[in-house]
Amino acid sequence: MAPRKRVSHSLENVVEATIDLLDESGEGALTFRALATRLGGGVGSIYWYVSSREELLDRATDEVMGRVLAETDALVDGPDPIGNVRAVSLAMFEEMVRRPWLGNYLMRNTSVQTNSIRIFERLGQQLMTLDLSPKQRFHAVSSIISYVVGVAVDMAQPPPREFFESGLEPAEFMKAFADGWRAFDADEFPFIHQIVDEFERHDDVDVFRSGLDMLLAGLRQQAGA
Amino acid sequence: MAPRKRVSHSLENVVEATIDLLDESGEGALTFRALATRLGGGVGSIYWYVSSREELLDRATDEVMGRVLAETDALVDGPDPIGNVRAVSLAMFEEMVRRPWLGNYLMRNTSVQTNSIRIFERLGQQLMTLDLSPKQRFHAVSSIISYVVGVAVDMAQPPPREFFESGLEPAEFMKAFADGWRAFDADEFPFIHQIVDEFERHDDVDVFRSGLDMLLAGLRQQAGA
DNA sequence: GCGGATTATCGAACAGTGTTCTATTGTTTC
DNA sequence: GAAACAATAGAACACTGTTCGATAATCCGC
Repeated sequence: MAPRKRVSHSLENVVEATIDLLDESGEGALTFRALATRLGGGVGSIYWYVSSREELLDRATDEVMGRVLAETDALVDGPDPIGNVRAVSLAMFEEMVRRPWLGNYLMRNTSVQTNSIRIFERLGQQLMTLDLSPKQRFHAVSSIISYVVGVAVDMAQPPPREFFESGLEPAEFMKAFADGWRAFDADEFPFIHQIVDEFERHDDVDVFRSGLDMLLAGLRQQAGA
Repeated sequence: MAPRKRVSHSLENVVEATIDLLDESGEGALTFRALATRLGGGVGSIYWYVSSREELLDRATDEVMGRVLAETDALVDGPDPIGNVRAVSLAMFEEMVRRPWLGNYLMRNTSVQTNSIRIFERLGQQLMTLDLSPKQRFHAVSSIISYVVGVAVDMAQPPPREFFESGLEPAEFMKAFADGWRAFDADEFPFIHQIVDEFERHDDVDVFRSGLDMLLAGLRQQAGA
């Protein structure tokens, strides 16, 4: 059999390679040329399966959200609906910590991203047993998702270039950064001084969980439970 | 006097023109060439004042945040600290609705963006009279800011291209979009069906305010007030 | 088996981007 | 006035997403 002169792709292949590229080297590394090289083919071929870079990212996002959906299937049967919402939110957030590129493209093009709607539905269903108006439910789910995605996007931001230039360990750089805060005038920035120690040793997930619990406490209160 | 053959710039000019360009045509329109044209000069000159596009956006963001800071000066003297936090958050959010480009670059490079730290400080000071640990305060302020920015970024996303292609009025397009949701299977998507009417006529600021109040209710509860 | 139509692959070419570089102009300083 | 310096200007570079036409592989009716 003569060796193939051409590679053969598929939408699954392309999306898979896209996700791998994003996972390994971040969003900046996702170029059509890099993707083509990884697939062993030419640049133009990708456009057969996908009509733009944006669609590429949408499809990758939707695929990952599908997996999140599958993984959170079991988290939704607990007795406390708000607890279930909390569990799903945490799982979502953790996925976005693992994949810093994810947050930026979530909740974008809902016509392609079917699985985002399913997450929305899943969270909303939990609130259907609570004593809330449809409007309150809609607001609550929207806010929770915005919070989850917002914090994840915030925290996914790559460290400033000064970090790479310094060659410091993360903890050392954090210390240096906190010291910069400590150098602020104590009278003008009393709050900064009060929390700078917490800031220096904080864990992103803790902060996220803390805010999520505030949000859910407010929701619980609203539901009169 | 012979006419000048060259334009004369300044950092203030450059940042000003940057903000104007961003306000008028969004982030995509901010190119060095467009900016140079607007300033009436050459591309290279901009690099005399600024070392990258990122710094340009940082400076523009910081400038706008300075104005927000000034405008919220009077919002912070009310008797209820959490009410004050609410007022400042709302003002921030409204600024980000006016300037959809703002959110994406907020809380990025804090070494340049001095005014972002000042906002952080301002919100934090309000919590200093409440019965909370420094860690709780730090978490609370971080979460609130993440929420504000997160929701703003979500809502600042430009409408899908289908909107422009359709030529519909915003309300009409919203109706068409909602109808898409209504077409989903009612058994599989009960929540979607329950809130689709709210979704169709919802106001972004209402949703934001609702979530903010949930968050602040949780905070109030945490402070034992 | 054959031939035409369809599907898919490929890479050169295009327009646009941020950034670098060097020549040039204007201004200051002595 | 002349040398030193501060600013301006735009051509050139490397890189990007996207378009396009040429080509290869496959399929389908005969």
